[in-house]
Amino acid sequence: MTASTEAPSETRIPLNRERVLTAAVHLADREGIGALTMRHLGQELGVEAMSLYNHVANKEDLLNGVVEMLVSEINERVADVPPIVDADDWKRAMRDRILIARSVLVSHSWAPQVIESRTEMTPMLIGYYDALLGLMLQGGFSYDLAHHAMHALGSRALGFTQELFAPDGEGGSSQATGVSVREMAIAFPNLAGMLQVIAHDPAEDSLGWCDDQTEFIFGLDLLLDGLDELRGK
Amino acid sequence: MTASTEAPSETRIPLNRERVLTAAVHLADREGIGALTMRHLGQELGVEAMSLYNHVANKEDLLNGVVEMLVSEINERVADVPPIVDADDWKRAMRDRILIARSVLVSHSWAPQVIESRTEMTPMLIGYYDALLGLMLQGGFSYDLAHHAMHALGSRALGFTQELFAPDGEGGSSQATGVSVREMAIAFPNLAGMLQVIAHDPAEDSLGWCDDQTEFIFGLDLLLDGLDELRGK
DNA sequence: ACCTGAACACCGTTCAAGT
DNA sequence: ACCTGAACACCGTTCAAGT
Repeated sequence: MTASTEAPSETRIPLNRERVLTAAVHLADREGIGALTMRHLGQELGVEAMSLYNHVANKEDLLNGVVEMLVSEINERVADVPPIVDADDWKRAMRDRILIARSVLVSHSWAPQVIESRTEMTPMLIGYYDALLGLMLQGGFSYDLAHHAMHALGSRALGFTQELFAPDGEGGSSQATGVSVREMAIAFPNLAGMLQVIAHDPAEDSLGWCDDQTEFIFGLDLLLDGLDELRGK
Repeated sequence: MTASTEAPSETRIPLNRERVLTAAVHLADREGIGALTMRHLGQELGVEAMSLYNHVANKEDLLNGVVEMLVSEINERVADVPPIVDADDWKRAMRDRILIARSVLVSHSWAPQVIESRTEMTPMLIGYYDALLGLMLQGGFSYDLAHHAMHALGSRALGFTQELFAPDGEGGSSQATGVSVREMAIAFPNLAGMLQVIAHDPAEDSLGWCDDQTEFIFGLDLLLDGLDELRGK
């Protein structure tokens, strides 16, 4: 009975949860999170959409799995960060870990919105936060301060901030809002002034005049430095 | 010809953009953002879904309008904040404005995710940020520092932070992840320890052990204090 | 145990038609 | 100028049926 089906057994790899999840990540990377539908994902795997339900409870579970996949990679890479040598070293270790997390997420531009739409904690995520908390406790934080610190960092602890009005940010194409440059200078004098000064100095950063990485690190250091101060109290 | 239709002219208020937008806000408030569909909203207004397209370009435009509505209310309320008396007063004024913005958004729990999903700036929003920028300039910030500050604050400048894994937060119902308390204490020792210490002290805050308002203000002051420090440099 | 195909109850949006 | 009704191209998900 096996003989009859042996010939066309080509690359007929059986589907499983991991294959579904990695295909989902690649699909979202390639065509955006909007293209990640059950039907489209099934097609990607050469299978009907309904087959996916054998490996994933529903779409929510699919997205949870996808996040778990990314955070799992973060946790692997973060394991290489040198441990703390003394209490004062907490900030260095925390900064390193967070920037590693960022480097993993940065190639999945859809990840922030998917992560923020999750409603339940997953083991990998708990593990990531537990390690950060451990660093702060070694750094001499009280439980209470460490708890506040986690909330203050928010998604920054995972390496991202949701930029408000992302692409052309605060001003670039003023016609998006139907406001002329002259009208804008009158209605929004402070922004207009800032644009004039900052936009004319493109030497500072290689990217546009809002370098996401630079801004992320500025905000991160502002928070970590502030926490380092409080830690001593 | 008017006579025949005069009798049943009851409360036949003609639809317009503003009525559509306020109905959308109320619908989202009452039944959640998921219930805000064109069909449902039309029904709410006693009209077919397709009629809405006479007052709103599409759903994206509807959501932009809804955000504009909320920010417009913020801008009105924020006008009452006393102006700056001297440069050192910038932080007080900024804090006051941001907490007013928060007080407006707090009754629309769906607002953060809708705002963060916007891709283009709207006039009301630009106006809000322009005013904040003005405060910082009066406070002696360089354009460059003020620009960094805006990015560092991010959505906090509008009065909200997207809490990661919102409802039962970091631990409450540990069975959501299928992990027993004992297993959790082993796998996540730091979080387990924190939960034991903090959860047993419910006197501090009236709400659960994560008071959103307290945490928001902690993070906000951390950032504002740090910026105040840099301002002097 | 895994996959299929048809179906259901939804979406946003178009288009031609009404008044 | 505004509204309607049918239709189109999608969603996630169910269910009975196949192998």
